[in-house]
Amino acid sequence: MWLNFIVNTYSFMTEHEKNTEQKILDAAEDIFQQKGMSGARMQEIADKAGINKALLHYYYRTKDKLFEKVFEKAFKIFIPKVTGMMASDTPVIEKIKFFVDNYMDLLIKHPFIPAFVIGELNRNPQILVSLFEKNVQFNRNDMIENFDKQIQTEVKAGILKPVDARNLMVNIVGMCIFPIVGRPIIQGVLFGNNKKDYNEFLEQRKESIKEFIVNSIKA
Amino acid sequence: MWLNFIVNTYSFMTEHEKNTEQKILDAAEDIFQQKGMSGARMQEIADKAGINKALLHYYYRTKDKLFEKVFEKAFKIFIPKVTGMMASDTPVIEKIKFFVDNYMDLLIKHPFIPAFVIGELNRNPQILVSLFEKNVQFNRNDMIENFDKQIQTEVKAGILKPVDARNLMVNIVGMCIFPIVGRPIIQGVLFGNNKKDYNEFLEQRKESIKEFIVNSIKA
DNA sequence: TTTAAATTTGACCAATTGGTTAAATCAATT
DNA sequence: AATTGATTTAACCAATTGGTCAAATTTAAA
Repeated sequence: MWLNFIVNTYSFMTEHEKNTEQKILDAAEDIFQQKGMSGARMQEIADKAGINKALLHYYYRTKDKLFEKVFEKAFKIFIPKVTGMMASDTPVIEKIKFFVDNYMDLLIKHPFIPAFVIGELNRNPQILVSLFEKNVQFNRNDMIENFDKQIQTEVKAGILKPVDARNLMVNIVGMCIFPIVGRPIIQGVLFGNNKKDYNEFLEQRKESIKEFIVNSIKA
Repeated sequence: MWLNFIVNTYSFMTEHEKNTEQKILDAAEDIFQQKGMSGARMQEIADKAGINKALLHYYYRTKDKLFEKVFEKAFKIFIPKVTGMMASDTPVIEKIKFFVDNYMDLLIKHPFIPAFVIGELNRNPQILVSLFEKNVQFNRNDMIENFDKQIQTEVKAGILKPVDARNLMVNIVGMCIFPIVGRPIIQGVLFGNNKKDYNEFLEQRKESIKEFIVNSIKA
């Protein structure tokens, strides 16, 4: 339907329409995540979706508009939804354990997203601006400040060693993401390119990371 | 000189030749690292080098050949040279501290290399094969095994908690690399996009990472 | 100064790329 | 069955892209 340039997905769409649009989006996800914005070809996306190239432009006017949709979806997956969890009064260590398990599962399920998002953002950090504006949920300042406060409380309570919240967060996320984005290198250098071994490594890492963190910050 | 397709840099080159070739390589580095293989344009590289586009092809026949040179150089920087250090009998914790300091300095000096290398390797892991063959120094198996042995020795000696070498290595490198490749996001979310603050954060992280690791693995 | 080889350039080319258009087909309403 | 609007297609286009080539210029040796 010709209004897709403006609107998204509405209930009065026929099943048929939904399928075509979704087929395009699925194909575009695959191609963009694999080859990036500049490496992706509209023709290849059309082929993968099993449709005509003109139909691509019928639904998503330009490559940029299609890319925007794909990137935003990937970005939302990449930036974990932790607001609810952070707001609770669970102890810091429990929060971290919960996060590591869930984020690692997420990354293992979407292994191409981190390198894709990171790559595109490094090429064009400008993308972030519009995303920040669009997703109001990114008033993460409060969340971060609260997390920091909780940490300092537990530090004073003698539960944790003195820790800086932001360094801790970067440590945690870094340890989760690196084995995903660095997979070709790590798998090659440390695992003789054995895919199965590496998958086991990724699974086992959840426990390893949690233990590593707890050992480090527990008082 | 027309033999550059085959050879590299020789002493009988005139200063002039060296400069042209180097100017091209410098420009190619900039553009490729910023825009990736598929996003880079030969014309843009030529412009940045201040030369004719045909001259680019005179020196480096094809885009692929030029890219290969640039990527190999970046990869060598990205993969830290640790063989010498690892061979010594310095205690594990000292080795780690030394590594973190040096690798962080390296990454801060070449901030675009990690995302570039990671991105290209995810798009085309095949590149690694030729690199592995070329650089014999990548008989890292021994090095890794030795490092593992040293760790287990120190574990038995009661110096370290029980640690798995490969998990430890991925943890360390991940904590170093993530604040570099994830800079746009982290700087945006955690530092209100304040560049100066983030630079300070990166500097301070060296100590933070080392402390975090030592706290975790020291018995 | 001549000469020969190396370097640099402008003009050009074929292939690819994102995007358009008009016509054809399909689906639903009357 | 006719009409209307939405969907799909084949053919096409202008711009861009990596790459070539013959001629011009520079450099170094004889």
